[in-house]
Amino acid sequence: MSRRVTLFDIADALGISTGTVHRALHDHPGVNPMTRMRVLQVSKNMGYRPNMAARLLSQKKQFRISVNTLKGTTSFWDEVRSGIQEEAQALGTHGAEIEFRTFPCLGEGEEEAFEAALAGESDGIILFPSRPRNLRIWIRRASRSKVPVVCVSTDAPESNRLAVVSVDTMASGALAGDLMGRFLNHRGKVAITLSALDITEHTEKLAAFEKTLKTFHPEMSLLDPIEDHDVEPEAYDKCRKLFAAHPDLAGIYVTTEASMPVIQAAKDAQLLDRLTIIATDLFPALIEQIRAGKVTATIYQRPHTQGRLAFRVLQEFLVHGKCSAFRVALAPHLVMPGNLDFFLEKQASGRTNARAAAAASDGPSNFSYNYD
Amino acid sequence: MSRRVTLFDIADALGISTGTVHRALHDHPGVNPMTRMRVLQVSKNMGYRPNMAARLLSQKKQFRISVNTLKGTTSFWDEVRSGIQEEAQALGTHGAEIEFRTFPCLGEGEEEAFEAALAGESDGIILFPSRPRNLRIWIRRASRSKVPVVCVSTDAPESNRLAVVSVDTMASGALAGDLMGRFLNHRGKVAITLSALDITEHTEKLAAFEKTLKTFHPEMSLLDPIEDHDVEPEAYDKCRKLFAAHPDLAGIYVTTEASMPVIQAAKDAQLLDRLTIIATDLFPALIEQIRAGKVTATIYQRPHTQGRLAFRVLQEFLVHGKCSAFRVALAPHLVMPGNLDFFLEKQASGRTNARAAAAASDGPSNFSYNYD
DNA sequence: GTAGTGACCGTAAACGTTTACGGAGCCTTT
DNA sequence: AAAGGCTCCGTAAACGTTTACGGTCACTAC
Repeated sequence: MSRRVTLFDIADALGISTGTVHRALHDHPGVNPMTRMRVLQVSKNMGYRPNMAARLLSQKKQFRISVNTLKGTTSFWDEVRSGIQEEAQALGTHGAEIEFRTFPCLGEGEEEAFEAALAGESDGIILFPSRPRNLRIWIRRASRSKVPVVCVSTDAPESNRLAVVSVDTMASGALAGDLMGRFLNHRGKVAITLSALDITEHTEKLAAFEKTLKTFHPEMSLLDPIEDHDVEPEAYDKCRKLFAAHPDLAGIYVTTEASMPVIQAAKDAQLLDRLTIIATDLFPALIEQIRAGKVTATIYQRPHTQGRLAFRVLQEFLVHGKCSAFRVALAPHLVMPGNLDFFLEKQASGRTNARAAAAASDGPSNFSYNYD
Repeated sequence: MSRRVTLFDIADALGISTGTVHRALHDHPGVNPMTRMRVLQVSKNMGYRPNMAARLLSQKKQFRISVNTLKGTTSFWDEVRSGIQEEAQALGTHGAEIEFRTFPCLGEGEEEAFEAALAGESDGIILFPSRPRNLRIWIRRASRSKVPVVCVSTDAPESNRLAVVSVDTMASGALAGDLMGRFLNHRGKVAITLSALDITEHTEKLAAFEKTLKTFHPEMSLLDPIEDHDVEPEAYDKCRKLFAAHPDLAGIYVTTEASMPVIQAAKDAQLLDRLTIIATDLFPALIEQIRAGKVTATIYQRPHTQGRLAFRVLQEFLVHGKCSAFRVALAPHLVMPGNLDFFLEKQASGRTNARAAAAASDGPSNFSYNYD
C-alpha cells in the first residue's frame, strides 16, 4: 500500500545486496540457484515492478538504429520515417540515434543498405524487405550477431526477424470486399490487382477479399487476380486487356500503391465513370481522383503509425530484452471524399511536427498530435 | 556529434552550477535575468535536450490520477479504462496510481465523483463529462487548484480543461455521409439520430454528415435530426413515428450508442430489411445485428486508444508541465461484417492484456499488441 | 602449505535531473 | 554597528538501477 517496492527493499528483506537481487532477477551468472529462487519468490510476493526511468538512466547506452526503406518516391515511406522520428524524440535523450539508409527502388540496393547497417554497428534495424527472399540470409546473419530486425509493411518469412509491423491484411481485404459488395448492390463482376502472388500480404488480402465476397455477396463473381509485379506499364497493359475482355466489369480493388496505371487504363477504355475503384494508400495523384469521384474509396495503411510502432517494438526489445508482440497488425483507415481533408491535415501536421521536433530544443512547441 | 549534452555541460561552459542552469531553463525564481539569458542562449546553441529518464527518476512524485467514467453498462468505458491502464503500466514504476471512480448513468453522480477526486488529492483527472454544463464549474475549480483535467470522448466547452481526446467528429460524420450516399446509390431519403443538439460532438457529426451528402450526393434528402436524449424509450418512440411518417426512408445514421431501440423500431415497422443502418461503436447486441446483415456498418470510436491517449496527454503535462495538443482527434474505424472479427479479437486481447499486465511482476508475458 | 581457481556475493560509482539547504554579498533598519 | 532581509547562486543528496571491481570462502593441485 505504502511505497513502491524497489530492489533495495527486496535485498533488505533477504539480507543480501541489490547487486545480487539484480543478477537473480535478470538471470545473470554468478548467483546461487537457491538465492535466485528466494529472490524471485520474494520479489513476486512484494509485487516488485522495476522503475523504467532508473533503468533507462543507468544503462547509458545510446542505441544506434538503422532504418532501411525505400526512397520517397511516394509519400508512404516519408511518413513511415516521420513516425519513427516522432516516437524516437518522445523518449528524450534515450531516443536512439537513427541512421536512414534508403534504396532507390524495389529490390535495388537493399542488400547493400543492410550490409552498411551491419558494418555501421547498428544495435537494431527497421527494415522494409522489398525482396524478402533476398534479405532472408541477411536478417539471419543479423540475428546471429544479436542485431534485432523489425520488418515494416511487409514480412520476410522464414527469417529470424524480431517482429513485423504492418496493416492487418485480412481486415483490409475484408473491408474492401464488404464495401465492394455494398457499393455494387451485391452483384456484378469484380477484379483485383496485386503485386505478386508469392507475397504473403497480397495473397492474404486476396483471400480475405474473396472470402468476404463469397460469404456476404455470393452472387458476385471475382476474376482471376492480376499481377503487376510493381511495374507500372505491366499494370496498365494487363488492365487494358482485362477491360477489353470484360466490358461489363463493375469494380476493381487495387491492393498496391500503383493505382494510377489502373485508373489510366480505365479512362482509356472509357470505363472510368462506371467502374467502382477501391484503391490503397494516399498520395497526391490519387487524392485528385478521389476528390473527382473517380476513385470511390481508398484503404489507408497508416504509414506514420507503422513507423511509430516499429520503433516502439524495437526500443522495447533493446531496453527490456523482450518483445511483447511478434506481429503488430493495424486496422486500416477508410478514406472517402468527405473525410479526405481530415487525413490530409494529419499528414501535413505530421510533417511539420517532425520538423518542429527536430528543431526544438526542449519540445516547447504546442503542435497538435498526429495519431492517425 | 560526440556525446549528448547535459546540464553539466552547459554549466561547465558558463562556469556556473547545474542548479542555476536548471532554474534558468525552468523559469524558476532566484536567477539573474542576465544569466538566464545566457543559459538559454548556450543551451540552444549546444543543442541541449533533457534526459527524460533522469527527470522522471529524480522527481520522485507518484502521480495520483482519478479516472471518472461511466459504469460499464456497455463495453465502451471498459475499454477506455483498459487503455488508460495499459499506457500507465508502460511507464513502469512511474505509471501513476490510478483511482477509478464510476458513476451509474448519465448525469448521475458525476459531480460527486469529481468532488471525491478533488478531496482525494488527485494530481490529475481524466473525465467523461456526461453533463458538460454541470461540470464546468467543477473543472474550473480543479484548474484553480492546479489540477489538470482531460476530457475523453466528449468535450466540456468553456471550462478550463487541459485537453480533449475524442474521435474526430467531422471525419465520422463525413464518412457516414460518404457511405450512405454510395450504399444508396446517391438517392433516397435518410435520417439521423443523435443525443441532443446542444452537445458539440453531435452537432458536428450532423453538420459533417449533412455537408457530405449535399456536396457529393445532392439528390438525397436528409430529414430533421431526431434527438433521443440518451433515453432508449424516447429513441424507440421517435423512430416509430419517423418510420410511420416516412415509409420510403432509405437509410438512417445512428450517432449514439443507443442503436438497439432504432433497430427494434425498424423491425417492428417491418422496415429492417430494406433500411440501410449505419451505427456507432461496437457492443455485443450490435455485433449480432452486423453479422446478420441488419446493420450495414458501424463507426468504431476506438475507446481503447482514446484511453491510452488521454493518459498520455495527462502524463506529459504532469511531467513536462506542458501540453502538446489541446485537441486529440482520432480517425474512426469502419467495421463491417467481413472485418468484424478483427476488431473482436483486438477487444479480447485488450482485456487479457490488461489482466496479464496487472498480474505480471515484470511484464514477462508475450501477449500481443492491442493498437486498434 | 601455498598458490591457484571458481563460485558467489558485496561495494560503490556511475547515469542526468531535481531540490532542499545554506552561504556570500549587499542594502536597509534600529 | 549589529541585526535582519533580500537576491543570486553553489552544494550535495536524493531517485532506483546497472555494472565493474574486489573480496571471501571452499576446494583442488602442486
